[in-house]
Amino acid sequence: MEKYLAVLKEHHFKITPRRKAVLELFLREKRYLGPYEIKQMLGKASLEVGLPSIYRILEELEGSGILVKIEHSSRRLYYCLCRKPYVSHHHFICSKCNKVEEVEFCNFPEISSFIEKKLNARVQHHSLHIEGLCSECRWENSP
Amino acid sequence: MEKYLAVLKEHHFKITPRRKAVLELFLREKRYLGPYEIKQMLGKASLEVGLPSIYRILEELEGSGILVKIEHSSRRLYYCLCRKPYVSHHHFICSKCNKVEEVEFCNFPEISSFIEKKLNARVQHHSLHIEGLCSECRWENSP
DNA sequence: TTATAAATAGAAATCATTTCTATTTACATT
DNA sequence: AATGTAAATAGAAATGATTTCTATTTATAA
Repeated sequence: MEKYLAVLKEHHFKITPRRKAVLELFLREKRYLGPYEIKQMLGKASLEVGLPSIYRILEELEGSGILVKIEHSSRRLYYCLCRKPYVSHHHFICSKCNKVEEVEFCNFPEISSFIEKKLNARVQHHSLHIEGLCSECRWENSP
Repeated sequence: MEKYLAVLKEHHFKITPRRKAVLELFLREKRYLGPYEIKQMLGKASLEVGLPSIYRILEELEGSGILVKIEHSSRRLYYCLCRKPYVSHHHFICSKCNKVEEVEFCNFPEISSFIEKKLNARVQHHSLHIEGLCSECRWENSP
């Protein structure tokens, strides 16, 4: 927690109860969360936070490298905690329980140099979405 | 064109002027297109098509493997023609001119087996978004 | 303690996308 | 070529996630 608060300070954000509460939520939950879901969870803990605030806080936390935005097929916004910032890696998403796990492996340079040679292009960004069933869910029967 | 019409027939879709017009548009343009943009382009060619129809046609063409949905950071819907269906590959998107090019290379099995071993998970889907400047745009000065 | 820039709530707006329904059309079968 | 029918379509309206706006409150540096 302290680590993430320090990151926020570095980015000149004030440490407010809402930001802390959102951070705590992500530290507790291993799965990705959406704005409205977050509002409800905070509400249960008696902290009313307006949706616009939540959207803004999520953006700020993402901009600080603390959260990662999930490109979900439903096209709604989701975020998850990034436990290894500054290290090139990807995230594996369980399509059943929404758990997100770090994948400390990235073979992107290979495909990147292929593109630069073959298409004579300049690669700037990439994002990989990997989905499946996590170690727990893969053995469960369908709902 | 005939090739794509045959695919539509296989999927039991009727060959209508709207579907043909949308297909023609994508055959002519090498870049990704959005629903409203498509409506305007068809309108200029004196074919008025309702937006709901365009959304539906795009979905149908995607479902038939003719178009590919682009996961754009703006979170709006975009589609581009997939010139190599049935072959595992990716698409490179030029962030300046929106051109989409096929990348006949996929090293996903490597990262996939890494995940299956390390996380003991079952990988189901993946999608890779690769963005940069194409061979033409990389030499141009910023707008 | 105070000043002030940042953070927030809540209402309202935005706008891409979807739904609904009446009408039209492609095309298989005569 | 004519016809019947399911599929396709337009247009209006609804939806709903996300964003904007503004007045108020708050964290924190001085």
